[in-house]
Amino acid sequence: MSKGVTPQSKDYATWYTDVVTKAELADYGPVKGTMVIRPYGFALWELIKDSFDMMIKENGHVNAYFPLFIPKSFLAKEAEHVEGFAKECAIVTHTRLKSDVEQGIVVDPESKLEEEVIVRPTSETVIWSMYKKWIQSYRDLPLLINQWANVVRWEMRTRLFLRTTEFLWQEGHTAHASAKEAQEETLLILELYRRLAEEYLAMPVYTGLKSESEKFAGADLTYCIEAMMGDKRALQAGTSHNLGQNFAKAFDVTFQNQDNIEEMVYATSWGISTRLVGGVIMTHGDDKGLILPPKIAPYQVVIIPIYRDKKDEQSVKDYLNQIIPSLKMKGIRIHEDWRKGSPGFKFNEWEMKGVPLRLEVGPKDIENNSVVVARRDYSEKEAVQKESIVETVSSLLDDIQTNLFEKAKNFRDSNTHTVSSYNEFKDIISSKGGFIKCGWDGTEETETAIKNDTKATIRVIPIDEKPNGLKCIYSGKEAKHEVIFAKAY
RNA sequence: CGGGGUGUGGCGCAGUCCGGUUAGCGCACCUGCUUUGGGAGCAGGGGGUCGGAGGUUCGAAUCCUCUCACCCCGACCA
Repeated sequence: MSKGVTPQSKDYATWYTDVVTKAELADYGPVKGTMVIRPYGFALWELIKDSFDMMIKENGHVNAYFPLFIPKSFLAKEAEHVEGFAKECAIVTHTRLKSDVEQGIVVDPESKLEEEVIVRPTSETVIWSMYKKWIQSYRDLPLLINQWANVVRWEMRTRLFLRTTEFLWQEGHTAHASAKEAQEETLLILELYRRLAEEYLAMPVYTGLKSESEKFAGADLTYCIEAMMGDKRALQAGTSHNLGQNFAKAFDVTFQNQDNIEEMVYATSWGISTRLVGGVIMTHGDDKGLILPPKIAPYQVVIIPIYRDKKDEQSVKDYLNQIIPSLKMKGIRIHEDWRKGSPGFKFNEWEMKGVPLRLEVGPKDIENNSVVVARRDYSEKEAVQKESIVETVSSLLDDIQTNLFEKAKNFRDSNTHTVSSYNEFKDIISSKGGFIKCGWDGTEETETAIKNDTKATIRVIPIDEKPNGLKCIYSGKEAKHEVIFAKAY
């Protein structure tokens, strides 16, 4: 691993890719736009995944798995849906290769499929084709199924974690007997997303509704959590859709209610993806690399032993054996770095990888009956008495978790502006950047005009919006909504 | 799809204009010794045929033609 990363101030985009690759989170795959998630990055994703998996299971959801391949015809059943995804689908047209004298290996034209198959960009269609079979009565509802899967969207421009051709996510697909219930489910999930982001990833988010033009293709309403990254751009970090009866209609999914009357089923779908990893990186990272919130850090504590010779090495080992078991007992994820190499090198490397706490243990500490503790969010080191190490470590981890959230929230809040004129709006967007909270007249024309002018889009209509008395920042008309504008990833 | 650029050990690059010993440097890697509290030092070592094909030439990383791949900007998408 070569030294350092490009400073954020010099080039934020390069900083980001430097961190991803140098912290060994991910690497580029051989096919353009694909990503290999390396063990350290995958461990991070798994912790995020497990945290959310636990939350939805507590709320009565179950996991299942649906196929990667979807009949091409399915996508066309919901008009808006096909419109939204048609341009980025990978299509399987043949099933065989054969060897060729000149070109080595070629597609066997004989193997052309009668009905081509698409690789899922999202699974609404397959899932609803199955729900048709599974739902007859109100007694079959609600159906609360989630799947952890990969999906493929053939993007033109990709970035590690933030937008890749193939990515990992969870997609929840629920079916309900009433519109009210579907809406409640949509909002419940939105709240779980908010909690995941804020309490686990320490990433503050605005929650709310997407505008008509930004909503999911096929949804009645799309709710989202929206976060601010270190360069003050917005990242859509999760979406929860109320699909109304759109997919029930498309796939003819009906049920008999308690009055023996046949009705269309109400649906929701919702997803978060490996994009969240990118969000964590850009919310907390600094010029030394990654900074991970303790709750999702693969290693919460890294231990760097320091010694000169075999004798020192053994005494450090013995000393650590008096400390580590009690930390592990507390459920703290610890890694000891006994590799050859200088301590200084290891300090930098684990800082790059964002480990929240580092313990340094050498002869001096043994002599003083202490351990040196360094936290990643501040450049502070202090010696802690051996007896109080468990207590100190767990309270520091809590403190780091809280501090990262507070720091990110302060950053976001101090970069969220209210403006009184469109000139001021344009000025902020083009110079210092950030979020702008303002009135919007609710028309697509205004939204598009602002986008063409400034590249900023409506990120979210906050759930707690206060549009009363506001004027549209662009048209000057009575505001229909209070919204947040920003340039987005 | 339009504009620009780059292909030389694992990574980053020099050499290309103006053809000429054995293709070089930094990092990484391997071995040994000394080191180890903020990216250790020394010594030795392994690895490339210069994206690919064709051509010019006594001689090509270098010149010419074709071709492939990738990157950046834009368009598209979020």
